[in-house]
Amino acid sequence: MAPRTTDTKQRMVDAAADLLSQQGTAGTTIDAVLARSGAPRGSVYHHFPGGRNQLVLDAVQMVGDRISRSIDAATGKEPREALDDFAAFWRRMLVRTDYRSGCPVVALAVGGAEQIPGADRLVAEVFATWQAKFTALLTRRGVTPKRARSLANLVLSATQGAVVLCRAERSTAPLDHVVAELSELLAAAA
Amino acid sequence: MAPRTTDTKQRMVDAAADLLSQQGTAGTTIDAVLARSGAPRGSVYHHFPGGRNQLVLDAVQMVGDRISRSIDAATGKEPREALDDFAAFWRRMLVRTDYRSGCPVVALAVGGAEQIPGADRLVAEVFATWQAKFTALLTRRGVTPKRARSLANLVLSATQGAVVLCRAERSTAPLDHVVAELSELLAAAA
DNA sequence: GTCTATACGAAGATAGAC
DNA sequence: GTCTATCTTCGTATAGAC
Repeated sequence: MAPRTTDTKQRMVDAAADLLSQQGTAGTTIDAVLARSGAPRGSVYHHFPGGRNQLVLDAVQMVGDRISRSIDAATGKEPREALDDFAAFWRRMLVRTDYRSGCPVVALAVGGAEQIPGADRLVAEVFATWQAKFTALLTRRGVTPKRARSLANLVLSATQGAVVLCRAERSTAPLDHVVAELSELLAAAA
Repeated sequence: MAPRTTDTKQRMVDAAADLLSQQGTAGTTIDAVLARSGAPRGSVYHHFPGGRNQLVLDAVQMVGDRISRSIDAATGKEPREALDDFAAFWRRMLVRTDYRSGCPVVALAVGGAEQIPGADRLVAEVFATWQAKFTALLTRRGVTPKRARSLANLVLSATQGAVVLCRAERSTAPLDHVVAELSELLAAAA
């Protein structure tokens, strides 16, 4: 029988990811994670010997993996379907939180990464993985590697930038329009 | 004769902008601003009655205005020249700081805006102004308003997202490639 | 306009009981 | 595995002298 510990730990990581998305690294305090997850204070250094830093890194890693699996699920399909899924993930998050959330990886990258050992490496790794998976989808459809990399870079840049704009504008319009533009580009390239 | 105050105040705003770009909102502490600007501690609440919050908002406003003037300077020229200038501004910042800086408006948007009254409004205003100016450049070249807005939105989203990726990757490649892709799109549209 | 000193609160981390 | 108490550090803000 699965120990309750696993649930508690997972709830804490989930809470950290939410906080990171919503309030950035600085807002992802231990107290806030406890309040949101309902986990007991005594669990912090039990499940996360690395303390708050580990909590933050684990949360980013989890979201990174989740998105990676989502892109993998589009293997064999049209690249634009992967783009749609990717955008849909962020659109749902934006709407669900009334435009108060964004990408936790971006949040860590632009705020506080230098304070957390290993954060730069993790952020770079997650972005590189996402981009590599998009690139692979494109080369599978006959796009040259060079062009595929450039397009994947554009897809990642534009969607992530759009999520920031959506938040500011309190609307999904920036993301919707970006996806429309990118879809045409992807269709033309493949 | 201009009082020395003006210099001190400007240096403090500059320092705040640098800190925001580099360490995000949380890292933009009063102590850090003082250390970086060399301003005397007694000046803080003299020049900024609103304290740290005002310092942060003033810094974002200043960068917003600077970029706005840069886009205005391209009036009458090709839209891609405005894009080049825009990208060059961020590229210089990235290289000058060894990829430790990014857009301070993005930094405020994704980290800590909810803690600072008026921050959301200012962020939305700055982004909207930038996008409106790009849109105007495009309509001036005969692009339909609807298409111009979509392209301006893509330009803004992609460049801002690319700056984040540049930082993570410690390279200007993401921004360079995005600019190349966008340049073609702008040329084709105009 | 600028200085020092200080009040106040928030947050990370640890110790030691249960 | 979980709890409480506490240490320490840091950051904002204010008071009052110069």
